[in-house]
Amino acid sequence: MPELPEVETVRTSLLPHILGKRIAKVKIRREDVLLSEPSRLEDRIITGAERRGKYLILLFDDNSRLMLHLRMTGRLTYNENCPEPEKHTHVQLLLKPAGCLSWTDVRRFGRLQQFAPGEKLAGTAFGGLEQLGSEPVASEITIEYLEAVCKRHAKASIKALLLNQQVIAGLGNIYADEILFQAGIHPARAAGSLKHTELASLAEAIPDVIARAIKLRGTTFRDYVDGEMRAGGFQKSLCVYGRKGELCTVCGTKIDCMRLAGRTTCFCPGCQH
DNA sequence: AGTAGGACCTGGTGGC
DNA sequence: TGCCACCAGGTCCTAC
Repeated sequence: MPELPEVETVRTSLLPHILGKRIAKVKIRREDVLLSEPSRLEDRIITGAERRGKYLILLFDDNSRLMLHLRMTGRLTYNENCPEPEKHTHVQLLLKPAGCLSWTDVRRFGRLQQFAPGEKLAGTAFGGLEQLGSEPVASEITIEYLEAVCKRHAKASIKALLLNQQVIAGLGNIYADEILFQAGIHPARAAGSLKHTELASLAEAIPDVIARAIKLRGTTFRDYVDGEMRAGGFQKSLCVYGRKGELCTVCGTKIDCMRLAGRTTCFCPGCQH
């Protein structure tokens, strides 16, 4: 499941392969994943790749932008030669002088959309983009910021708050669980009930978990690979996610799971209160 | 306004 | 062996 560390890894792994290259041809196999006119991409030169939350943004020479969201099973991968499309490859961008970007997505939740220079980054798949919350870095996730958002969403569970992209951009189910474990906070706690010391733990855990995950090039639990088809490494560092019934590495208690905010939520009953 | 839950989508898995 | 129900989850939409 691509969350911020995975999207960031895709970005950095693709950049050296695609920077300065021209899109020679756009091959569409499923039209519903590309929300803008394919012909507008042709002849554009890729001048950069940025990330905001879980969104990947390719920049072009005419100042237009291609927004991509991998959702659950989306992949953007680079090949030196243009490979035969896989079963779920929906879009391919043939590059000049060489190479090919392939968009592959089994569940077809992911979307791509090109925005004209200066055009608002809004639309059916990207409506929430301009309302995204803070990036999970230490400079933005302060105790004061968390205090304010927990007050505004006092009744929501802290797990639901972490998954809210308008509060913190880029966290998903895996990292929300890992962050709450590291902070020692039970996922079902109401956000408004957190004490100052707990908010301090959270403010420390959020940037720390994300930074460690980026360093290990993300988490490959099922499908995820980066732009060069490489798996991530953070799955070896997971403490609670996907470890139901296993023993906590800190206290030895059995890891438990519950349904929260519509998501499977794993936690250690011994460490998280 | 804030919160919760369903819809979207397909492949893998487990039960019978 | 085959069939089917169920689960995975990011985001949008709707209802309360």
